[in-house]
Amino acid sequence: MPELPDVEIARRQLSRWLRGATITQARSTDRRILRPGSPEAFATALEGRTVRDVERRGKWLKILLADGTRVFSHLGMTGAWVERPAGSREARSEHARIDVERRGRPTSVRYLDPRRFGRLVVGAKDIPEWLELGPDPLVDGLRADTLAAMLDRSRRPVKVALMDQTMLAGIGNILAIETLWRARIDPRSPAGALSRADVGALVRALHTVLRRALAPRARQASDEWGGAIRIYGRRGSPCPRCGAPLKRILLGGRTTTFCARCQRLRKR
DNA sequence: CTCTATGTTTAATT
DNA sequence: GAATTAAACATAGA
Repeated sequence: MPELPDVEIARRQLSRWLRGATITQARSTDRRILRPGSPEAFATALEGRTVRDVERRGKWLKILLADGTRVFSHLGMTGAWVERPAGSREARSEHARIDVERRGRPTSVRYLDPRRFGRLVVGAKDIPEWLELGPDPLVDGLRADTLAAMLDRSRRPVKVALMDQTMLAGIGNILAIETLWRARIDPRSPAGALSRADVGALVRALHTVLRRALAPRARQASDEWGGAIRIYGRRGSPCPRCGAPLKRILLGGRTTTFCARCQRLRKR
């Protein structure tokens, strides 16, 4: 589920459910999810408070309460926020519950996460993980010269650099794979070897993937990201652009799909 | 049974 | 210091 587009959708939903609502009861007991934190601190920090806003940077969500308290949520690999009728029974993989009342109507917002790689952090100020994020392509915007300045100083493979959250926030494995495919750049190319035109193509490709992944029509389909995913997970299938069989390699410990024919390797 | 997975952190190694 | 690699976390699905 969760890369930038998924987390952005989660933010919009949380905002709809929580903005302006008052928290009547909050529960979370899992010490893996609450990292750092405690069930007691979670409940006391939230209960009775009003939700002012829900923000996102990269793959992190920030629920801002009226008194300045922040609830940070990272979805890990399998985390998801859902709305349930007030009083619904607890699901098996449910690890947090925020019961609220909004315009007199009660509802319940639940955090589900079977693998429990996700996190919830409550605090009075922003956490380092949030502060250390690089620019978010949607929140902060992204220009080719900004990205070029960051990539220029690195010799790592461009895909690894793109996925570095302190360099650019929100790019996960799928986004990196799809963006590089659209920009026709071999993911192994050293980041610093890209030309200015390459970086321009990368920025345009990234925005294209993001726009398509967030298109309302794409979101209505059961298929996540709509038609934005063209080559991820399709090793062996013909490249949708040139027909050559898609290759799979390991880069930075992550499986990487790419087309060895039309994604050219940059060298310096 | 085996293999793989949209993420991050840590340790060990080059 | 920079960069790479492997492993760990925990569970579900193919």
